[in-house]
This record gives sequence, structure tokens and C-alpha cells, in this order.
Amino acid sequence: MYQIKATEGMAKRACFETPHGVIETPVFMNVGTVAAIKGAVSTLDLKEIGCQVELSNTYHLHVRPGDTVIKSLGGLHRFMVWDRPILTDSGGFQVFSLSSLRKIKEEGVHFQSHVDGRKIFMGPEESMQIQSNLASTIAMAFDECPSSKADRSYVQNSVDRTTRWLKRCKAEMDRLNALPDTINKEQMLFGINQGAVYDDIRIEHAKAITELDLDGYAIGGLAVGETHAEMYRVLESVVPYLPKEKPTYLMGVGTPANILEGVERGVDFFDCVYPTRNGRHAHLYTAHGKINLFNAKYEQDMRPIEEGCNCPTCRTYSRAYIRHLLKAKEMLGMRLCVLHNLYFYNRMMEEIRGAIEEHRFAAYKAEKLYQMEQGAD
RNA sequence: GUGGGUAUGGCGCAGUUGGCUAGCGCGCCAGAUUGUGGCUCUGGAGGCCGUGGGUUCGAGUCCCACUAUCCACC
Repeated sequence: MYQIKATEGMAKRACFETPHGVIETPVFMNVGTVAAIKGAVSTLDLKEIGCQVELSNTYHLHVRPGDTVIKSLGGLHRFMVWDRPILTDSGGFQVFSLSSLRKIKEEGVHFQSHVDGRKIFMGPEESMQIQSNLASTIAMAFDECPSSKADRSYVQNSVDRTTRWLKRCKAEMDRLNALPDTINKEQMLFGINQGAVYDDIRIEHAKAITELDLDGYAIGGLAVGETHAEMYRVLESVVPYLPKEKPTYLMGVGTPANILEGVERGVDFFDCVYPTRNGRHAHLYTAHGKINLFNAKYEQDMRPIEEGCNCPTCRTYSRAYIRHLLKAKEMLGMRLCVLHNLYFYNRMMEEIRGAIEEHRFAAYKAEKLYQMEQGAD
């Protein structure tokens, strides 16, 4: 059940009810691919920094420890001790990101495991079965994410196949949810729109997938090499063709600025590896832009990462100390940085929700972008 | 004390029978990174080749002395 509480232009402030609790949108989902937020961050930490939804990956968990193992242990929620919503990505993106290790066919994709090299086959049915075993709150459809450089005919063929795959996903999900030994019989399914930067292909695809009446719709295949202008244009073209009574999810995006632009164009869900990956590599987000703690100028800087930030890291430690930890490759350094970055993202989403509720999102966005462009010291 | 080895950017090393603006790894400095392979990639700074002399058109490369350091022996 998706309920809109306020709107401002295309921007929406809504509540999305799930079997694992309500998701307040717009929301940023914290990425924990292998059922772990990289950087020694626990699910207890996630609660402290305001995470609503955790995101894990079908392909990675299938390879290790195995979805049947997780099912026998009671599902992903119990396994990682997280009682809030979990969204599992379908493995479709790995068709793109592990492109040197796979072959795409009509029935599905043959992978070579990145861990031990063994052969793995994943098609729509397999992806749904794995996600059902993981018992995540929201399962993503198994799709192909074509390269932003792919030519028109390749993209058209790929998108047509993704539509056929989606129908198989839906049928398999319905079948699995009806089985007696399925852990989460209310598992939801989101479809994924593709079409690279070809607006007309995107729109036709959006029309085709919305006929299936799924629980939500994602826009995939963006932020994979195209320009920001192209990404925003595609959003403006496609979002109007997605149902307004369902959540819209922009996959893999993005920077704080990307998120503000996405919210303005009607997106409810976001996820991105930036706060975690950049945190591990000393890139920290602040209201005044990104800082690189590896820079020598922070060697004796006793200020917190961000003045006024209420995250566990900024309440306690200095830039100088964290820089030292990172330089010494101490795990604590990564952990403190990832905590700060995730807190930053989650807090920004909270501010965005408040701004839309009070119909001042446009002003909030302009102010936020202006501040970030000023640069931090 | 004797014999032998080694001295090249912060550290560890390459530098062919002497020949163009002396390289490499790590580190350092800076930048990239968008449904995560704890990565990866891209730039940059930094060396009068231990010191002094010699041979030569030309020496990091050859010769002599000195200094430092390592190993073995007394």
C-alpha cells in the first residue's frame, strides 16, 4: 500500500507499507551487497544512523553463502538480524558489471562465478527462486542493463527480452508466494524499465511493464556512463508513464545532487554505493561538498568531518585522527567514515521529506545545491 | 686489523660489452569511481647516481683514493 501524503510539482512525499514496516519516501536504501554494509558496519549501527531499508544482492548471496543456506536459517532478516525492509537486487546488474564473465541467452544468463570460477546459470525463474529463499521484502525483476554506449538495435532487442523476462518473473513469483514452505508469502516484486538513453524505447517499455500491475517500478540502466543531462532528460520522459499510485525507484543513483534532481522528477527510492565506497576511500560528504581526508591539509585538523553533524563519528572523532586511521589502514577508519556518509545520506532524505511536506522542496534543493557547490575546507 | 661485498629520489631495487631528457615497485601528493570483486584507474612531485680525483669525444657504468655500511675471519 503506497500512500502519498504531499506533493510539490513531480516530487512526492509518501508512505509505502510492507510486511516489514512502513518505508517513508523519498528514501535512500543503504547498500549491503553480501548482507553486510562494507566497512564493518552492523545492522545495529544501521538503526542508529537512521537507515530504513537495507539492500542486498541476489547473485552475490547465491554464490556465497548460498540462498538455500539462508533459507534454512530462516531467511535474510533473521540471518543478518534486521527487522526492517530489505530489497534484493535481482542479479541483473551483474549481467552488466560482470560482463566479461557471462553469456546472455533467451532463457537467462550463464555466469562464471567471480569467487571460484564455477558455472552459474541465472534466468528469471532462478532469480525469483533465490530471492524467495532469501525472503527479502522487495524482490527486483531479473533484467539486462545494456551499456549506455550500446546501439539502438541492441538496446531494442535487449529491452524486448527484459519484458519477456519480466512476465516470467511475475509468474514465478506468484507461484512461489503460493507455496506452503515459502518464508515470505507477501514478497513484493518491482519491475525495471530499460532503454538506455533512447526516450521512445524507454516510454514503450514503461507502457509494457506497467500492464503487469507490479508493486513498484524501477528505472535501471542510468548512471552507467551517460551524462547527467541525459539521465535527467530520461527521467522527465519516463516517470510520467509509470503509475503514480506505485513507488518509483531510480537504481544505483547517486550523488546528493543526483538525488535532489531525482526527487524533483518524481523518484521515491534511491540506492548507491557512493556513501559506502567513498567512505572506505576517505571521500566524505558534508553540507559544503565532498572532502578527501587523504589530503595532507587534514593531517592536524582537529575539527569533526562536518561541523554540527550529529553522527556517531562527528560527535566523537577528529579529521586528523580518522585520517591517521585510514592511512594506517585501520578498519576503524573505514567504519567511522562509512557511518558518517550513510548518516549524511539518511539525514538528507529526512530533510527532503520534511521539505516536501511543507511545500518548500524547491527552495531546499536550491539552497542545498548552492551550499554543496561552495566547497568544503 | 685482514679479506670480500654494497653505496642510484623517503624505503627497496633495475640500469645490458661506457652512448640520447637515469628507470621500476612501494610510499608521498592530487583526481576519478553511481542496482560494490575491500578494488581499480589517471595524473603529479621528488635523484647534480656516497665524496674527491683520473681515463675518455662521452662515466651511474672503467681506474685510484677516501668515507659509510654489511658479511666472513683473526
